[in-house]
Amino acid sequence: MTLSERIRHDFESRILSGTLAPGERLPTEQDLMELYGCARMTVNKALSALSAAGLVERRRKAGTFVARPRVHSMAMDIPDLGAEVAARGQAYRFALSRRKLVRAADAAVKWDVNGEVPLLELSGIHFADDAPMAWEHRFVNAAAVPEIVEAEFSSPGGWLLEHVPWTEADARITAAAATGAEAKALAVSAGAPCLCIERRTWRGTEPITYVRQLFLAGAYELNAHFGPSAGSR
Amino acid sequence: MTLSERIRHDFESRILSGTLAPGERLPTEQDLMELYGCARMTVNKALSALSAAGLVERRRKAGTFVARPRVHSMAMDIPDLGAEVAARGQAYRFALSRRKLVRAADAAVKWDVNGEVPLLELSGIHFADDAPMAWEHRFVNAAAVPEIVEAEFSSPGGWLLEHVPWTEADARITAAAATGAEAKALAVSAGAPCLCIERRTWRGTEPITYVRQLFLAGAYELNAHFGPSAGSR
DNA sequence: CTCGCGATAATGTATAGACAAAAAGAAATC
DNA sequence: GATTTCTTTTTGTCTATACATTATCGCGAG
Repeated sequence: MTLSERIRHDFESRILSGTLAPGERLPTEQDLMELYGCARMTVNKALSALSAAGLVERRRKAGTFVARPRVHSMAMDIPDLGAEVAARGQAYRFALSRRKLVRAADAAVKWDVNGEVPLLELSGIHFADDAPMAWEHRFVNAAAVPEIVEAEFSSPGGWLLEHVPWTEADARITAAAATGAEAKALAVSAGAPCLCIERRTWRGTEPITYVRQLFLAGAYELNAHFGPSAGSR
Repeated sequence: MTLSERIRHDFESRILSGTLAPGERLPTEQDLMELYGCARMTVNKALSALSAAGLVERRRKAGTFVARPRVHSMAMDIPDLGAEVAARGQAYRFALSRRKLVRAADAAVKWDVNGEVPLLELSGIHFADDAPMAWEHRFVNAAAVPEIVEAEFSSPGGWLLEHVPWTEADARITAAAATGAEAKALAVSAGAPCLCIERRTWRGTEPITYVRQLFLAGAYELNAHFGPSAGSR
């Protein structure tokens, strides 16, 4: 591994692990060049790469700072439903119907976490202007994000977006008919078409959350854009 | 604009416009440093950035080459249904039901192309093991891709993937109930839940294709992965 | 003709230094 | 006290050079 790669990796892992919190300032290039005993260009290359990757933000004279978790830099927005509904001028509300700490082994979901890991199980309904638009069932790795167990939030997705940067995610998107319980919660008849999104996110290799969301057809659409992204410049 | 940015931009635009074709070799760093009258590090920075962005591939001793159109490097795969169905061990077939050259102004679809542009309108059904799985309605910019008008293909999506690299795409994903005509084509009852994908692609700023696909719930799922991609290294 | 091997041409990384640009913070002025 | 101006710190870019790395190409031996 080359030196600049090592410097980059050092800070990357500290940022991803949370040792360096969002907003925190990194040492100056001067300091790092003494610390690693190398030329400034070498340090600069490493930090510039981190900046291009969106992990840090650099400001002249001020310094280099760990970037705040980015919502929009990824190819597909991880939607913060609250913000989206508000952007359409509707009133948003999330009604929590379940909040319980469970062992991973007891969770009725296949998720690649160790059975002894504590999970916070959450479920509830998203409302736009008091009309139900989505049903959500979520598990959060309470070992990785202990704060959430006591946290107050208006919606779990929004809270996570603000507090826990994710570095990796996958999504599975299907269409499904609402089953009895789901249909009842969403106040539609059984068999109504829904958009089903299952998503898992990680910070590094550490699982953060698994969520299954069921959107009423017509109430929501997913938009994705692929191409030269602003974050890659 | 800095010099290295300018060098990068020069080649980026030539690659995206197709002036530099995939596989073609770029000048060596030596040549470029004479051409632009600068140091090699400056050229190197520009080319390394292009390499990190996945636009070129660099090989020691061999040189720098325009990367081949990448199907899988983007965050979400633009699915080639034929390949996916085949991967599941099923027999794939596309039944073309319409193939007609129309003026953009006459197309019953809102798409941001000039009204006089000739479009090839295609529609048909995707079968897996002789069971219909999706209905597709597509327009292709015949001015940008004249070859397709005469082309033989087993599926329009597969043909485009192989022949026309796209640089930008967006997608709109919703759930919908199959309407009468659609339900009939897919051999299900009206109101059956479907996954609806509308997608547009561009090469540079030139529109390539617009497609609306309707998948039967259960017959198909969309998978996306977000994270440090192989192309960004 | 084939295989292996070395010369060579290309990229990859690093150095030390220089100047530019921006912006925060301090000082001077109104 | 508010505004302007100056200083200084920190990043941004570029230069010229050096050496490392490696895959390709051509040549020679078998």
